[in-house]
Parts: sequence; C-alpha cells; structure tokens
Amino acid sequence: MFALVDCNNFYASCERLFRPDLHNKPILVLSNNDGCVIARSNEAKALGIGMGEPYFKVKSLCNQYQVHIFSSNFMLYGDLSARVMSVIEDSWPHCEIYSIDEAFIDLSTLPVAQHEVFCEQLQKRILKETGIPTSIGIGRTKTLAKIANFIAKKELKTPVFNICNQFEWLNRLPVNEVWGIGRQLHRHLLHMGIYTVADLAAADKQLLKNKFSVVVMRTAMELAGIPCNGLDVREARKSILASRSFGTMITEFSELSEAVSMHCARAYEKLRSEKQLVRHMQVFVRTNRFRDDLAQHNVTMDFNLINPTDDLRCLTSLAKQGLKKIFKQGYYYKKAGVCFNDLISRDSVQLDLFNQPDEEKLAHKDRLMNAMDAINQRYGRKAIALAAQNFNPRWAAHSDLRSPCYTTRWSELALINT
DNA sequence: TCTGGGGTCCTAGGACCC
DNA sequence: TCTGGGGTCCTAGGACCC
Repeated sequence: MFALVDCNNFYASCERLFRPDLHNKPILVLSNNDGCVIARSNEAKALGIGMGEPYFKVKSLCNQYQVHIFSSNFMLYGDLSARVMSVIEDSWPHCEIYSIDEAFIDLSTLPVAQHEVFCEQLQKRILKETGIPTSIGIGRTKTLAKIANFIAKKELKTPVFNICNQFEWLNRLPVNEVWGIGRQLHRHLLHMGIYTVADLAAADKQLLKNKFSVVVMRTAMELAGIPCNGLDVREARKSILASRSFGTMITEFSELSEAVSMHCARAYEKLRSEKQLVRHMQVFVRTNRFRDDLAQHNVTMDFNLINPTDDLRCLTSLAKQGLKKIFKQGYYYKKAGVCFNDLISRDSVQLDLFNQPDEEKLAHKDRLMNAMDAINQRYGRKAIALAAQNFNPRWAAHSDLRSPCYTTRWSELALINT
C-alpha cells in the first residue's frame, strides 16, 4: 500500500505563505526570464490560465483580473520543500522524496484500518508546521496512489482519498491522467480504443509491451493492482545540466563565453556538493526557435575527459574551447548551457594507465577548490569566482517580480509592523 | 517585444566479440 | 550459387516526469 503526498499548487502556495494578504487571490509563478506560467493558484486556474502558457499571452487577462505575478524563487521553494519533507520523514519511516513537491510513503506495515486516519493527521501536521496545503492519495500501487491523489485534488477536493474498493472511478477518468501516459502515448492508446484508466488497466499486457515498452506494460499492471514499483532509494545523480535563456539575444562570442562560464560554475557547485567527478561534458548554444524570420543555429559539442575531474578551471576552459568551435558569427543566440555527464563518485575513480595524473597538481587543485567552496559558503555565492564570469551581464534574464528569500537570507527576512 | 529548466528510463541499431 | 548463432556495449533519439 502506498500513499502519495502532493503539495497543492506548490510554488503559488509558497508565495502566499509570506503574503497572507493574497489569500483567495489569483497568483501566478513564472519561469526563468518571466517567460511561461509554471504555477497557478486555484483562483488563477479558474480564470482559464493554462499551465506552461507564455506569460505575454495572458498578461492583459492578468491585468484585468488583478492576478498577482511572481518571478520564480527557487531558493524559497527549495527551502520550504525541505521543511515539508522533513515533517513527512519524521512522521513515517518509509518515504521516498519523488519531486520538489511530492513524496511517496509505503504504508504496508500499518494496519489497513488506520491508513486514512494516519494520512489525515499527516496532512494536518504538514499544514500546521509548514503552512503548505497538501492532498494525499492512497492505493495498492504507486500508480494507483497517483490516481487517488488526482481524485482527491481535482475531483473531490478533499485532503485524503483512498481508491481501494472505489474502482468505479477508473471508468470515469481519461487515460491521459495516468502517471506515465503522456501526449504521444495518449494518441496511440486512443487509436487502440483505450480511452479510460479502466480500459488501460484491462488491456492485454503483452500487447502493450510489444507495441510500446515494458514501462507501459508495468503502468497497466499497476493500475490493475499488481505492484511493479517499490519505494526508490535515492541514488547519485547521473547528470547535471545548467542552462538559461538570455534576457536579450546575443551575437558576440565574448558574451556567450561569459554565459557558458557562469553555467560551468553553477553545475560545478552541484557537482561538488554531491562529491562527484565529470567524465563527459557537453556545451551547447541555441538560437530563438520561435523566430522563423531569423536563421537558426543549434549545436552541441562533446568532450570525454581522460581523467575525471571537478576542477572548475579545467571544466570552464574546456567549455570555452568547445564554444569557440561551435560559435558562428552572425546568429542571434537565445540560450547556452553545459551538461556534465557520466559522473563518478570522487571516492571510486578509475585511473587511466597511460595518463596518470600528477599527484602534486591534484593535491594542489583540491586545496584550491576546497578554499573556493569554503569562501563562497561563508560569504555568499558570488564572493569568489573565475574571471571568465561576469556578475553583471547585459544579457541577464528578467526576474523583476521575485519575492524575497524569506527563509534563507538574513537581509530578506519578513518584517512585521506592530 | 515577449515563448523555462532539469531530470530519468527504454529501445533500436550499429559495432564489436567468439 | 551457397554464407550461423549467440552475445555485449554504446549511442542517439524519443518518451516520460515535475
């Protein structure tokens, strides 16, 4: 038995937490560059504003209905997420943090009669201790718990819903609400006459495997109540991506180079915090895909590193060399990024027989990187950096509507007037 | 004018091995 | 003219997720 705890309109709820005046008011949270809608309060959903819609398309509607707009503030959301997750982990020993706003819990060791009461209490405790509203779905499998959560949130608007013995719901929900069924699969399933969740649960499993994949087969089995997935144990990350769209389009190599250097530094930060080394790296640039009137140039450059590394100087220098090879004069660039792949734990490095690293240099590198990290940890992210970066670039993304980092920066604490 | 970012998993096909 | 069987590993691309 599984339960899925899912925060309601998570980013919008985070923004509202420190703005009680926005209770019952429509709220939107925007993506980087204030580009697209990535979260909506219920009031904003009621206005017909879609998920992922470009902000400029709904801007006038927002003005008309006085929708409160926020640039995204992931520092805040990440911190509040950690609070929610710690309450869940403190309440039950068998948990899997699935995303920034969701966690599965395995209820198998709890008597069936107590499932709903336990989840109701958990929901109340999270609300009380963090201020974040959640919905909880209960089911025989993770996929059913997901569906139950959907019913709780969207259909019944109750804090907790247990789908066991209430399978008639599966006939009423369209198959694309199922976890793992996206746009393409939905299209194919419709052609096969599979319209509802119940249709998929009853479909021929071998046929699904042959026609699609083992993943779709497992999904259908889970809907039929046969568990194929347990709680996942958190494993080391397999890739780290850092990329951003620019606030304005870029034509100069020097500016692209600054951007790529910045992305290296951001990816490096994650790499170091996870104690991993890079064996493969990509650097890429993109033009604006929405501008049919402009020539397009989207390229990626790959590198294999003979000796795995976490040396920011080395990674940045490589990325810049790659950029030099793929950069072409005369294009309007909209986005750039780097991706670290084929990561390996710092503790288990396989050395190359023919390219032994210089031990002394390696030790020197470690001291330098450790010192850099320590300085940035103590004095803030931008305290020390490679000169290749530019902290005040002309091309920085727009985020004019960002709320304060209420819970992570002393200088931005909420003020209370008495 | 304005259109996000960061991940995972699976499969088919090619290259290679004996 | 006729040309096997059984594997592994890697990669690109596509699908999905939040």
